[in-house]
Amino acid sequence: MPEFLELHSKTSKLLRAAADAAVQRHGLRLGQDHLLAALWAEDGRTPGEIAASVNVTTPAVTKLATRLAEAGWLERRPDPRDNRLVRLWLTPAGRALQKPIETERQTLEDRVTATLTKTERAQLLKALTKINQVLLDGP
Amino acid sequence: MPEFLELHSKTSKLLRAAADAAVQRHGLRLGQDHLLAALWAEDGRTPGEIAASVNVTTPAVTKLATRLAEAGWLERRPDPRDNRLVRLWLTPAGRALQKPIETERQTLEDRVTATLTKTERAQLLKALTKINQVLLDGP
DNA sequence: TCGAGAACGTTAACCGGTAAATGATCTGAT
DNA sequence: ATCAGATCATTTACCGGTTAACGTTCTCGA
Repeated sequence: MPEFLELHSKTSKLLRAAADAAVQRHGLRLGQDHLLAALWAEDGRTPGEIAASVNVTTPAVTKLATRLAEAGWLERRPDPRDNRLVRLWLTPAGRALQKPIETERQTLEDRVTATLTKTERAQLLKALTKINQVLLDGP
Repeated sequence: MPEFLELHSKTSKLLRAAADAAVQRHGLRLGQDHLLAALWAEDGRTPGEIAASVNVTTPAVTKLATRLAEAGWLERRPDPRDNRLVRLWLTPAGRALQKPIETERQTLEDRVTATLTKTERAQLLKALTKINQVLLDGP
């Protein structure tokens, strides 16, 4: 397997495991924090809007929403004007998770980039941005 | 979300989608190619051995193996000495996939790193390696 | 020799993700 | 005013991954 792809996927896996562990300390599972983050940024959006903002399909959001609702972190409420729409609202408990989770993620970010110099870190971000761009531009 | 984690996970997603598309052109699904790659490197190993070499759990391998066997790319054969063991062997069809899939992956690697200079590419690999190491060393 | 414990692969239940099918509601042209 | 088509969220069925439970087979000490 090519060098970069191999290394990147290995890193992904480790990063995913680390993020999962961090988030589980607060009763969340990986992926759920992304949905919550979208709601911390802006409450009361529809599953479709949130899916688009998180780059995930709508069914993924509705399933996560169901679990987060069961856990008491958000609630579904119908849109008053358009009955097709559902709007997701944080509960106080869901809102209270913001700081701990953000701290957790920042700690992880700091830990994994700790052995990089400022320059290395900047170069890494630049390179990943370039790669991202190539992929977004399509084949 | 912190800068690097955000960027890395976005890249992962795009890379995953691109790799999936590439591999699907040959009738495979993402993940199956890793198992096959392990077999191209060395045939006749057990699910447990392969799982360890690919950094995946054993059940993941047995499920993949079932699907790949149904598709005719590998077969399960019992170990002649130890009846607890199963050994996975490539069929000619499975072996024939090696070159096309490897070409596909190399093409993707070349494409995504095309906009990087040699130096940038080397720095990227170095940085990712460092991050990998931090994660392997554990919390 | 034989039986308890270790070492296997598999199965089951779950999770996050996807695509495709479903069903309800809105919209706009006629 | 109506109805065909668009637009939603949800359900279903699948996939790769995980952990935990299960059943079979070896191994090795008493």
